[in-house]
Amino acid sequence: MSQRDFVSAEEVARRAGVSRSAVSRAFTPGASVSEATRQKVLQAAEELGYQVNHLARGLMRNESGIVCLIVSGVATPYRSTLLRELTVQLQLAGKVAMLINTDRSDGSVNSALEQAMRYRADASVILSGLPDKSITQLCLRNGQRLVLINRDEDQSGPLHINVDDRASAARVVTAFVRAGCTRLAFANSQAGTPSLMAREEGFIAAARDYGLDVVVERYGSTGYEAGLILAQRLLTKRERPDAIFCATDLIACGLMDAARHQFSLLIPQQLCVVGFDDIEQASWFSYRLTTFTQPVVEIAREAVIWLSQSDAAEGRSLTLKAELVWRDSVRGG
Amino acid sequence: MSQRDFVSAEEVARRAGVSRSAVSRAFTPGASVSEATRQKVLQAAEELGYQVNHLARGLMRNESGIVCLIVSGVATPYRSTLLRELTVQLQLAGKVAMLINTDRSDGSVNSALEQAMRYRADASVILSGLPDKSITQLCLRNGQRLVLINRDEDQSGPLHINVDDRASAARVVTAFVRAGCTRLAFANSQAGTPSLMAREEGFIAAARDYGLDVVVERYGSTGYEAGLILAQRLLTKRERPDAIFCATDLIACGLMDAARHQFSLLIPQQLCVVGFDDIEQASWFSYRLTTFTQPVVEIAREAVIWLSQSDAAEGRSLTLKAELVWRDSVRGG
DNA sequence: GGCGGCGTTGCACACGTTTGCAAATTATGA
DNA sequence: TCATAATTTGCAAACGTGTGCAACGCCGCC
Repeated sequence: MSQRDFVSAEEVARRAGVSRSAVSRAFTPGASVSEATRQKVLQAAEELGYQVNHLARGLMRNESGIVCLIVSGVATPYRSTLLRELTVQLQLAGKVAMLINTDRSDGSVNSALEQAMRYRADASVILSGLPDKSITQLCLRNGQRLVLINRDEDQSGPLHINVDDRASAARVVTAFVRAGCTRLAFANSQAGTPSLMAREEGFIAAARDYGLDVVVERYGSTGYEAGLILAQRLLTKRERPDAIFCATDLIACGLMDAARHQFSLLIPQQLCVVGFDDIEQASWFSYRLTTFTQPVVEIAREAVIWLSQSDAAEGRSLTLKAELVWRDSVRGG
Repeated sequence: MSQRDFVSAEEVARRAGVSRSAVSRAFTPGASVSEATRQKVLQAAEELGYQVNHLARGLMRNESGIVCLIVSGVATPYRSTLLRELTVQLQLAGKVAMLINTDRSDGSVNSALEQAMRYRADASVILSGLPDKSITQLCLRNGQRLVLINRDEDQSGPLHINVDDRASAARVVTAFVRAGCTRLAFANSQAGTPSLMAREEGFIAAARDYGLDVVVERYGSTGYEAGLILAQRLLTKRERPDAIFCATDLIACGLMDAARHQFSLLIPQQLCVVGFDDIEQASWFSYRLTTFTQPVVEIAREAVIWLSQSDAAEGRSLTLKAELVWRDSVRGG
């Protein structure tokens, strides 16, 4: 029978011949305890297999060391790399990550935040969806830090981390123009995420500066299958585009595959393609996609730094630069 | 200043005009409380934004509701889908997932388990590495349930979930033989994981039954780049293989890309390839890889069922079947 | 020797829950 | 209407830890 019988500080104290407070202090960095007793305690703890109960510690200190990561599309290349980077940085900072998956329903980001509050998470990082303003306020009022990555900006209080989508989109236009393309298109998903829309709008605006129109097509999610469908729609138009900016690398992969295998087009000779995110597959030989690399490590670093500083940090907005990485899906370069 | 001032059951009780116990019972399913007071409490809680403190609850109940997922290669397609499925199932079972990344050092699975114990996790699921026997014993002694997925079998006590690698490998041999292939090869990584080795050994053994030899090459990790190198090594041999079983879909993708773009080989006409895992990319038009789909939802389901049953379950071993999915990288089929 | 200062130590309370137990309230039955 | 059973309620004791406060021992210094 697994009676869940953990050894407590009490028992360690008995074995080491000291008081329970001494045990607590031995495990608290910077506490007032002599080196001699500290060693006695540590040895007794080792022998008994004692581990500080972080539930009780969190209860007392009013700080659990837990950070909630609220994310959908966990199995997606970009999201999973961001997830990896965040967990690494968190562990380096002595925090521990609680993962909440919001794939199922869409209102679930609210219940996810409530779950985070129940475990008295010190902070939450939101990689998907958008919480109600009321919930956000509740979190902030309770002293929960909030980080929103690539989300809407209308909330004040949390830290917003974004990427300069508009500027990036403008660079794509000049690249396409320099390659001699004239019939521009944008392949977007229907998700309508702020960053996706910013890429679309920035692309259209920059094209207008060159006197060029943009054909926009939107379909489905941000995945590979959406790319297949979008290719179908864009490449059967009377005026077939010769340059397509895809809102996402996954869309770009699907679109390239359809362009080659169903429309027998050569890339980049007959069609230039640019994506966004620089997922691992973008560098594979079958794609060699020109795209923008998301600054995932900087994002993670900034997030962790902000949420682990002790004084109350005011909510601010941070925009990082996405680096353009040239490969073979655009002529010239 | 964010004073972390959460509202407690005390305040809810005052507002609802009941005792603290009543509040507690109102949030405990099956507790003895009248519907009238329950409603009063729930309304007061709603108005104040009260959330049960799971740290304190876990402390009392001696069961935190936390399950630790100890995993490396989080950003990898197969691992991230397994991760997604596990979090979904856990949330459905009312548990919450704590994610511990062991990408960095290799002894870190031990410290990961210690971290899990500090938070009094009800159970840990290990997707990577292998803990010391002493640590495992410590966990079990403390009543922590342990699930090992695709890991070694030498530990008794935990639940082991595996896939029938040997049987699957045998099916690959018959598929290759049926396609008329005679020069078989196995492309493995140097990781030496039990499941990878089982595939290799099963493949060799089954080939021997047909009187065929197998050329084995091992290199690096289980990723795409390893596939590139392995192709280099295998396809430059005097007797070039005409059928390669790759330990992993990622390896297969790399190998296919190298075979096509560097060696100008046609797949499956000149080279048959089979992978393992059925990652999303395996179904992309550029690969259309014949492979085995890991039963991720069953794995996750079995894991969660086992670790959430209340009576002490004896450690057992479970082997699930990997389904063969035919695509276009093998002739015939 | 007395005294102030400093580094350690233990006592006891607090944190926010759950839950056994007994008291109190309500329902049931003759 | 009263006795008794059934349900609901509050009190208080836990759970395992951190930490303020006072006590203690030790050292050096006037």
